[in-house]
Amino acid sequence: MNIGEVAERAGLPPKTIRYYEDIGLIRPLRSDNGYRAFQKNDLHKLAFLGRARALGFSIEDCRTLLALYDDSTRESAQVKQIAEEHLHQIDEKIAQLKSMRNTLAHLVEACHGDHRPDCPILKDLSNANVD
Amino acid sequence: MNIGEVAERAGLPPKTIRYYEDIGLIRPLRSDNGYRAFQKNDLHKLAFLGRARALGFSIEDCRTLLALYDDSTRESAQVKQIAEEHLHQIDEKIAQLKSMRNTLAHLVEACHGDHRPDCPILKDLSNANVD
DNA sequence: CTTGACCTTCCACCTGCTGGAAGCACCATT
DNA sequence: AATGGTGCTTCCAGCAGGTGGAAGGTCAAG
Repeated sequence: MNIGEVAERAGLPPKTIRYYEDIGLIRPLRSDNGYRAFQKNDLHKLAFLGRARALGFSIEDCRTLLALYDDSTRESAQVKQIAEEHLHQIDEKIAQLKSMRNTLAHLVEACHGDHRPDCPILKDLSNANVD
Repeated sequence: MNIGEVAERAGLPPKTIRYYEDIGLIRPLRSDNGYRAFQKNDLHKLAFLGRARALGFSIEDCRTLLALYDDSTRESAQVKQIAEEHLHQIDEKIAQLKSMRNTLAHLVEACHGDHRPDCPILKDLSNANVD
């Protein structure tokens, strides 16, 4: 398989696939013409990467997960730990965004949003304790 | 005021302040010795930027907000629109993270996390429709 | 035999900073 | 006046995780 077909099937842009090779996540063979010659295994790994990235795992997490995926003697505890840590990070991120959202929603509500210059949003933003 | 004091009072690292000058968000005067000479107004703008960034506004949004902040003839509707769009983006981000969280939480729950290699997390990640 | 789609590499750019090196400026001691 | 320590300056590089584009080789169809 050439990169175009693999990209199509894995649902990743060719550029991203080349990048993943660059950083050593995959190591596709090469044909005589210099084209990357992807095997089924590469395709599976790329799809795996696509799913893991869609779940927000970092590239380094993906690297580890892929190594575990390849290792038939792995312990599921290792995988679970990575996933749990990531879950925790997602929770933190959600909490942070919710807090932003709250503040911002109040400000938006308080702003009439008309032709007048008076604006509680700007007022709040400039009201930092700085003097 | 020198950059150190301003950094302290605005709650931003000196590096960040130099960067903000670099990209044209602020234009502090210079003393004869070449040091940046911050006025009260610069300090207020930096604090404003700090608050806006903490609410997740992009640098480009901040640029626009700062221009509106400076413009006494602004219409609050302009500010409100930016804030509403940003709010919307936050909501989307939260929804996306919640969806990730859901999927991941199910997977983590399903994984025994012991010394055996059998792992529903890896299984799910590799189960993309690819053939 | 040419056209167009596909592939290759390489380099730059994106966001929003952050770290570090090399070199002045300033202030307080000695 | 010299010295030492801190603070300031600029510039260059790098982080994540790609994306865009240029310059050029390859392949299959007409």
